[in-house]
Amino acid sequence: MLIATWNVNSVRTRLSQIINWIKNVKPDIICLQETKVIDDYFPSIPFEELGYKVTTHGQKSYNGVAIISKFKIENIIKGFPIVSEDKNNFLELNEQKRLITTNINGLKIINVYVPNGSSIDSDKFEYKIEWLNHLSSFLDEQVTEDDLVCLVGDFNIAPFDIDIHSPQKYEGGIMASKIEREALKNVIKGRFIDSFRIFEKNTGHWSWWDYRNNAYELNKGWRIDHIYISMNLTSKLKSCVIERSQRENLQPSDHAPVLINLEMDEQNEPYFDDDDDLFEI
DNA sequence: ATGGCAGAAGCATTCTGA
Repeated sequence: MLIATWNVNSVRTRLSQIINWIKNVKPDIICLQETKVIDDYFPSIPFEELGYKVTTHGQKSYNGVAIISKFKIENIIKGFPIVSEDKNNFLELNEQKRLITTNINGLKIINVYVPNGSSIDSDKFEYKIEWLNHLSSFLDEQVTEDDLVCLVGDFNIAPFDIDIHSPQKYEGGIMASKIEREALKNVIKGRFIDSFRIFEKNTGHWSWWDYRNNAYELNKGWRIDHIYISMNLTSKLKSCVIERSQRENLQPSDHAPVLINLEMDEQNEPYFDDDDDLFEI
């Protein structure tokens, strides 16, 4: 079972690249970030024509996440569920569309687009940390020990110095600060493992290259897109690769897709049903 | 210290991203 995450930086601008990649790789589940489009305008038809189901949680111009799946998408939760004693916080954290949680083929698939945070002395940085802390609480509530979980997306954090091309240059800065890494660690909290690091221990592997300063050509990248899996899935994990060839497309996204292969014991046939359970906020 | 590049909105230029 192939599961992918890709920050596409506008699903409409990148549509033909995404469709071509899906035709070649044939992932079972694709989690997209930065779709930059409201749900009514999401281009679902090209995906449906390839036999996929689509669920979206988008907004105008910014952010936006979507899950594309060969299998039935169940128990869809868009954003953070309401916590009554924390209503203001809830409203603020759900204004930006950055989270979809679903059950697909026996797996809990959680697709996140973590805020960038701008710079560590900004209000946006506080929002980023608050968002991550809320994600951690959300996982405490939603995930049990027996759940088979994939937490995927653009985390806008390089977990370790080996995930940055010039760690000394960016030390303590945005996407590399101790505060962000601790907040991420609190999300992971020993319950998940970074798929990529099971297979690759060395530096030099990036998922994002800045559009500016010829960063891709100079291979000055960061590894900020991650697929975390619950411990109970590790024996099923066969591979994790960054599909960096997609960064060489004409007018590419600044991110490359990340892809894992999970060998599931009893894989269901792709199955569609319009009667999905939907808990929409 | 600033801007580089790209996308959306919308029509000149600003906002945001990372």
